Parts: sequence; structure tokens; C-alpha cells
Amino acid sequence: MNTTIYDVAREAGVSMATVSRVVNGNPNVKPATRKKVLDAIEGLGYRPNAVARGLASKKTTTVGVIIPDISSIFFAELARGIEDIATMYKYNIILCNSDQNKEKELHLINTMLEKQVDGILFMGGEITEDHAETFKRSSVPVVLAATLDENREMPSVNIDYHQAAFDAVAELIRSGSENVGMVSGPLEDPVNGFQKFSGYKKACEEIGNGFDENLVAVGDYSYDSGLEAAQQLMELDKAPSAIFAATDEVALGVIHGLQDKGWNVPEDVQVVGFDNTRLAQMVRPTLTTVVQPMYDIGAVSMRLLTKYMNKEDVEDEVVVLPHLLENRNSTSF
Amino acid sequence: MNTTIYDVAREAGVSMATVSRVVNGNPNVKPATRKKVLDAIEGLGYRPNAVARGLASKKTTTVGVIIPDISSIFFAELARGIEDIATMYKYNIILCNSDQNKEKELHLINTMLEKQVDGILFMGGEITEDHAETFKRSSVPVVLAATLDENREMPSVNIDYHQAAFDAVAELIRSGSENVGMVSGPLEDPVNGFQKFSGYKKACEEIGNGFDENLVAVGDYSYDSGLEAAQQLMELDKAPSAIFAATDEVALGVIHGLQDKGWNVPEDVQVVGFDNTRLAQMVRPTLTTVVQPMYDIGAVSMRLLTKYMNKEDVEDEVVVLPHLLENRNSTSF
DNA sequence: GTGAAAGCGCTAACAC
DNA sequence: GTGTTAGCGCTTTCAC
Repeated sequence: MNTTIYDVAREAGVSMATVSRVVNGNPNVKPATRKKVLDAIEGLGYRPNAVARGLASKKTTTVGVIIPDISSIFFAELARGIEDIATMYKYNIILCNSDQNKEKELHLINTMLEKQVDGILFMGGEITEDHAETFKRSSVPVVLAATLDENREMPSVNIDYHQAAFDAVAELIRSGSENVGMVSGPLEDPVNGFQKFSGYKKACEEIGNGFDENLVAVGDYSYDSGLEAAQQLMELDKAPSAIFAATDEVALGVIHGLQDKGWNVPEDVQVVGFDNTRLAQMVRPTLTTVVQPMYDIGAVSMRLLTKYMNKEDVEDEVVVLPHLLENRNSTSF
Repeated sequence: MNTTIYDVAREAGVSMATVSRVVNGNPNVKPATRKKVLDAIEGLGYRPNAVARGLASKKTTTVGVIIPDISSIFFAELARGIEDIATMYKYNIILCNSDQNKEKELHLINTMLEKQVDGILFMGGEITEDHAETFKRSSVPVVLAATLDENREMPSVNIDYHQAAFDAVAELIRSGSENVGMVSGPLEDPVNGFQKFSGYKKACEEIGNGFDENLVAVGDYSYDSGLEAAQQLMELDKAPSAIFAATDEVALGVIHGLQDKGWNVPEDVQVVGFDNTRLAQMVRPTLTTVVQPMYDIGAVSMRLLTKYMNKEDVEDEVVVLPHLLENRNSTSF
């Protein structure tokens, strides 16, 4: 049998209400009484039961985190930001992988709600009607991290992916690369697919020689898909002199795909990645990439969530963090 | 107000015990009654409260996971194995980063126990007396993953780090490399420091020309420390013709440190890493490395934990998974 | 400043 | 098969 608040009360010769006050730091306790209680707690090795507390107080100090894949270097970094801030505000995290699978996501949201989490941090691909519906029915606040809600009606933390992609490609064009190719994520993916692609396309149209769909290869975010895409793009009659990759991992694949076929980076082909994961510095030449502040997105979104959970006023429901282009050696500008 | 089991009972015209039976899949319910209850649940949008259930049943179907750093590519992969198996057995995971800080670790264990987790999966550095003490006092099972307990009295899942290091270095020596250098983790770290170092040392003594401490650089697991260590080792009069790195990330640093100074891998210097993270294939030349089955270690340790939580019989408390050397292009054997 | 007592929403005997 | 009832360990009024 574990020792309960009642055991402590008896040992200290007070009521359980008083023990509860001491445990919760309520100031309305005489110092002498407090000491008696503290001694009893110490002596009995009492440890409060958070489940009972959760039932009585309707607060669990736990938040649910739904993430596509914790083994992805990108999301792992985000998760670290989330967890650090959660810890800072005394919350714990229930972490689940969704693989961006809609059924799983919906199921997980329900599981977290059953577990009475005080809030949910959601990372995923598309926010469908079903998602929106489920979130709206949720009794606790939900914040999106690195995830777009097209209707912009949910709190979220992102960078401007479209603009970031545009900026990167524009820089490539201005530096003299006539045809810029792209290795995109699946176009259904709002962030890694659509947004980045549309930024790329806009830059080609407005600053470059126009958009040519042959210059776009669609990969699956993996290193290998970058490897293949690069070689495929270089076989084009009008082979690109620069390639914009949707993620750093893909960009590394691109660089190596190029090098394996004897092309030089950046002399023959410039390469730009996206995210600025640690990978960007672990390749030769080092990778020029769009900086997406992953840790910060995690941290800011968790902070935002704590505000909602505390019912504080929130000025910016939709926060857009700044991005920038980190210039390294895979480009010649 | 959320709808409770009592509301469902009234709506369906049965007792709450019956509703509980239906919700928990107890077969002792007449199909007609079951249907009435299910309809009521559906109609009211009832969602069971896991906290109340946890309090009443003394089971939370939640396990605590203490991990040094989720943003590390190694631990992230482990975590994924853990979470997948947890999901399979209907457990959720509370994930916390410890940074291998002893105070944090001890504190986290307590927090998880307060939250009434059904078990704990621990990853860390050293298991001190205090750790052992705390674990022993724990009312729930604890399993170590990729973490050594020198007294071998706790359930754990690992590979044989000493032997794996020995094997890698022996192969290097047999392939003709006279002096093999090493970039180790801090020697206080039982796994990445001591075990791997001692395997290296033994191979030098038994198969090579003996051990020379000048050939060992101590880094901090980072890419940059590999970069520096490589350049430092190559300045030795007796520069190594092969370098064994304690982790893949360090090995990438070593390769690039070498290349940046004009050395060729593997012609001038062979390089072997450890872990077989995805990084090993994202470098040129691709990295020969010791395969540590990270996902499997996570998965197996979680499976082991479920057995303890179910009070099943466990034959192997200390499991040692096989390792092997994955031969790629950073070596010439 | 402290205590008594009523829940929180559910499970688990036990009775019928 | 189904209902009754007593907790699980705590928070939270409300008295005193």
C-alpha cells in the first residue's frame, strides 16, 4: 500500500485538508503546523498521487503532443523545444507518432482527450475538415506547430514557407542560375509540397525565365529521393544549374547524387536546402539553406499553449517566425 | 460539463456497472443491452475519463520514458522503437529529456512515479547508487535501454559495446592499418566512453602493436569534436592510418576534418563509426560503421517492460542484441 | 488557521 | 446478466 495524504494527516496529527494545503504551497498554514506536516511527509516517504489530484482538480499538468515522426531530425528538434518549455512550466508531455496518417491522428487526439490532457500540440500535414471538427469539439486548447491551417482559424506557429522558398530561389536566379530545378515533397503536403513549390514557381515566373514543370521532381523527403532526383534532373536537355530542395536531407541527397555523377557543387550546380538542420554543416560543400528555427517553433508553440491553458490573454493567435537564408558553400553567391 | 458514465447509464436505462462493462468489452452483457448502451454513448458523445479509470483501477496504461536528448539522432531512433511497441500494447508514453544530468534524472523518476506510470524506460549514462536506490524503491518495473548497469541487476537491453569496438578495431588492424587512432566520448560515460575505449585498447594490445594513449582523442560526441580530433591526430609524428570514432556523427566530423586537410579516405586514413545511424549513408565516402540496432533496442526494451507490467514470466532480464560491422567505403577492407 | 465532508468519474467486488 | 455500493486519493467549499 502506498502512503496517502490520510496517513500523513494522522502521523502529523492534522486533517488531510491541512496536508493538502502544505503540499500545494497554500500560505494559510501556521509555520509550526507546516513543519509537522513536512516532517511526516519526509518520514513516511509520501509522494502525492497525481492521478487522484487530476481527478479532483480537473487538471493533469500534462499536454498531448502529436508528431509525424520523432525519428525525423526535423521533428526531433521541434520536440526538444516543446519539451523544454513544457518542463519550464511544469507540464509533462505525452508524445505520439502519427506518421501523418489521418486516422491515427484523429485516434490520437481522442486518446489524449480521454487522458484528460490540459492541451494539445499538433504537428502534421493537412488539417482536414475532420481535424477541424475534432479540434473544435475539444474541451482543451490546441496549437499547431509547423503545420498550416488554411482557414487560419486555429492558433499556430510557423514561418512563411511560401516566401522563404521564393527568397531562396530568387537568390539563386539573381546569382546567375538561369534554370533552377526543384526537388519538392508531395504536392498534397501543404508545407513541404505546396507552399514551397508555389514559392519556387512564383520566383521562376517573376524573376526567372518562367516556370517549367520538367524542372520539378517530386520526392518523398528522403535522402535517397534527393539522390535520384538530382540524377534525373541532370539528364534533362535543359539541365538545371541550381537545385532547390524542400528539406536538408533531400539536399544532401542531391549534392551526393550530383557528385556521384561527376558534377561539381557549386561550380556546375548550386544547391540550396531547407530547414538548417545539423545536416547542413555535415556535408561537403556545406549546405546553403533556408533557416527554419525548429527549436523556436517548438518552444514558442508550447509557450502559446501554456497561455491558453492558463486562460491568459493572447494577442497573436497565428505567429509567423522570421526565416533567413544561411549562406554556405553549396552556392556561389 | 462533460458527460459521464452515469449520464450514459440513465440515457440507456441501465446501471453504470453495465455501461462500464460495455466500455471495457466485458462479455457478460446481453447484446440487446450492449446496443442500447452503445447508442447512448454515441448519442451523448461520451468519452471515458482515463484519469478516473486510473484512480479506480490503479493502472494508467502510461509509461515514463527518460531519455538524454530526443534531438539526438541516436535517441530519436530509439524513441521511435519504444513508442511503436508501446502503441502496439496500448500504452502511451510520457517523454522527458534528462541531458544525462543526475539531478534531473532523479527528479524525473519521481515525477513519473507521482503520475502513476505503470513502468519506466530509462536511458542515460551512469547508473549510480542513488539511481539504483530510487529504482529499487519504485513500485513499478524499470527497464534500461542502451544503458549499462554495472552490477547487472536491472533488466536492460544493449549490445556488447566492448566487443563491438574490439571487432571494429581488430578489422582495421587486420586490414593493414598499423596505428589505429580513436576519438572517444568522455571516459566517464560507461557506453560511449569506457566500453568502446576498452574494446579499442584491447584490440590494440592483442592484435596490434600495443596501446598508445597519444592516439586517443577525447571528444564530446559532436560533429565538431570529430573535426578537430582528426586534425589533431594527424599532426602526430606517428599519425594514424585509421581512426575509430565512438559515434557516427563524430565519424563524419573525422572524415571531413581529414578531407579538409587534404587526406583521402580511405586511401590515406580509414574511418569507422559507430551506431549505423542514417548519417552513415549521407557522407562521401559512405561510412563503415558498427551496427547498433537502435530501433530494435527501443522496441525490445519496451516489449520487455510490457512483460514486467503484465507480470509475465521473463526468461532473459539482461538482453544483449547482436552487433555487426557494416562495410562501406570509408575503409578499404 | 484548521477541520469535516462532499464529490471528481470510474472499477470491482458482491448480491440478486 | 445486471444493479448496488464502496472505495481509489485527492481538492475544495464551507464551517468554525
